[in-house]
Amino acid sequence: MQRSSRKKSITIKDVASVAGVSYQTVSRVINDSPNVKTAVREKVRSAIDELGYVPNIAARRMGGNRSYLILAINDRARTLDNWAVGRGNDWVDQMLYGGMMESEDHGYRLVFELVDTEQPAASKQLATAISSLRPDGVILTPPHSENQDLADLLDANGTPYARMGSIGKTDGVNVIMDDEAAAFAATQHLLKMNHRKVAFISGSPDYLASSCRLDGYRAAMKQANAEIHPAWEQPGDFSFVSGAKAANTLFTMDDRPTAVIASNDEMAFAVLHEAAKRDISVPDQLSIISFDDTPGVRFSVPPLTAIRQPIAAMAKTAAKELIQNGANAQTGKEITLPFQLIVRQTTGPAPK
Amino acid sequence: MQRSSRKKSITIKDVASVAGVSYQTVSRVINDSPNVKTAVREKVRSAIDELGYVPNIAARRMGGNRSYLILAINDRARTLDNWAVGRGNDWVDQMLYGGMMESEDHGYRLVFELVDTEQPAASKQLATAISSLRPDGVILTPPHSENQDLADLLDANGTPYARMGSIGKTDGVNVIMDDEAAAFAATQHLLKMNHRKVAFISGSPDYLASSCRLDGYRAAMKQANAEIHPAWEQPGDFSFVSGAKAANTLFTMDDRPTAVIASNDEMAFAVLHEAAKRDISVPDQLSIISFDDTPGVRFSVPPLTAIRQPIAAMAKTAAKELIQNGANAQTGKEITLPFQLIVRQTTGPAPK
DNA sequence: ACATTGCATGTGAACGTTCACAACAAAAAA
DNA sequence: TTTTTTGTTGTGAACGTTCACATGCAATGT
Repeated sequence: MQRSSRKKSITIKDVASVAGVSYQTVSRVINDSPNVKTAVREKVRSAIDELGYVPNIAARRMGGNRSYLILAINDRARTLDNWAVGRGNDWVDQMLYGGMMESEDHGYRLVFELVDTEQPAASKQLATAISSLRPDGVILTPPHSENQDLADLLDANGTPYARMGSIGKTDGVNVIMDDEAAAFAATQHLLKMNHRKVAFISGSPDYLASSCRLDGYRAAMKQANAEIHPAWEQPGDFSFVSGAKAANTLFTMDDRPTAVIASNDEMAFAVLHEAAKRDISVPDQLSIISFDDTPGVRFSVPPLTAIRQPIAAMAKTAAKELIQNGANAQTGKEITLPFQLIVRQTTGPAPK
Repeated sequence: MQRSSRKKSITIKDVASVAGVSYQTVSRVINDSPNVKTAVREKVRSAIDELGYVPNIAARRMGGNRSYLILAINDRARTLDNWAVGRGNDWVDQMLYGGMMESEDHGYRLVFELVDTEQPAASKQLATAISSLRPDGVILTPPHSENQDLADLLDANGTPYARMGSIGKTDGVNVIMDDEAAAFAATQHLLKMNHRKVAFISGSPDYLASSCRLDGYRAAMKQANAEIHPAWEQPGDFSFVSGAKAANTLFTMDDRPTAVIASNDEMAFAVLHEAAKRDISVPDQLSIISFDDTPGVRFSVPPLTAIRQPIAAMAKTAAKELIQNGANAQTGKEITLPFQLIVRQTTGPAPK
């Protein structure tokens, strides 16, 4: 007798009886097991189509040791903050895009979870999520990707993980962008247009990417034999105010730079803002390049030339690694994805 | 003997033996069943804390008839398109925000799925998703919310559903914004600033909201005894070009309107653009109000005054209804949420 | 005092799948 | 041919939970 409160669903056994084989054979077909005769496989396949059978993900998790779930962790406070003010959340969007597409291709599902950044809350929340979900892999995004406690927790639990944007790690899979090369390319782009006085506004020293970008800038300047005036390297912390302060310092110098590279969009906006205040025309008298290329940059006046992080591709790669290699390849593998320099209207030839 | 390939996890039986009760009693505590003595409940609770036990969602789904999952369906093509070009996806962001927050509060999880808009692909994809996931409820967003086949499918399956932004439905739960009242308020805002010549650019007639907005505009004009010049009601289809065309028509009239309401941001941008081309200063000579308030509007020059759809609140409400009322209350219930008129810098007093 | 109700707890089965292993057939090797 | 290996199919158990029902015991009503 059917339990009244349950909805009945099409099961593997229904398929088996229609196809005239055992349920285990159906399971083999679903899982692309090699040891099934072609004729039998076809018979099962058509029974599946006929019934519209779809395997139940919860039961698969229960029976086997895979959940067909990839868990992606994002910074709770920052994400909610962005959402709450009606700002979009570029990182989340791009991550979902890449992660979902790749997961889907492999019959997996991406589950998206917000986790606080403070310890021990972060560890506790992650532990709860993996106990509840038992995902086959976890994607850690900044700043969680820099939290070794979380990685250790996942190690102890035996759950594979991939980090996005963290360099120099010796555990897990790490998908990164070459920040140094990107900064090098941005600087070179300016040098090629005869800029010699190129300034650089750094990001927060808490992020490894900040120093990489600075290194790339220095390397490009050195290669071109361009002298770096000490004051051209301005500190910043990714905030608008820090960008404005840096721009202010740069613009009041006797020998004003003709180009500025800002380590993120927010600070580039500030530079643009300060330039407008002083009637410094962009790009005629000043070129600006920013990092990140968040959606807002296309709306600035003029639209910003920017280095675009391949966030979607990074998420896609992270998901792919977790799905394909799973518990293996936990070697601290580092995969570098190419950046893009998107030339818009804040860069032009150096003024004479 | 433990199966070697399986990770062992803390189960309800572990908790039961620590607490010295049966596993069913633990289950009762987890599910807040009333018939448990307070002393026993406390004992179980502390055992749960001690072990760090978290119920496994897959097993809960298997044992019971709830999956603790809410499925949110979005338009695949549009979402991917937005993501692919690096535009954000305001609707998705806001929906995730509201939906996730509410789900989380109830121990549920929001799963986000992209579905094509064409039939029969849409039905097939939805059927696959619900077979695989067996969610306790489905949130349908535009344009899926207007696809009755999907609602019928869910009805047949016995899965509760909530629509966002669809009016006049007699089935499911429907969470909406009062588009007519919003247009009324927008119009009134202009009338109060002595505008009499207020034009209105409609949205695509495929969307019910379009006609509601037009009705609201007309009602406000009528109430203020403001005459509507026939050409002030311009047709549009939510696209930039349709907005530009409408603006062009309006601006070449002998008796040019002093204010324009555009049925979405995209068309409002077009109006702004056309006005700039003709050196019509905003808001001195022309006021503009748009609908939707997507993140880009704050970057327009000047920033647009806009009607903001409460998407996050709508998603939150939809999730809440599904979680709390579930299979009941499938009456075609309609819940209206308040809109917001966000006054920025494209509206001002009518020119003398 | 006895039957009746309601509350608190426990036991066995079920959910839909995969795993482990058994069984058998067919092909290859001896 | 006989033995061994390899490939194909089937059976029983397990996963971690909730459901249905049974049981015991206290409180209530007569």
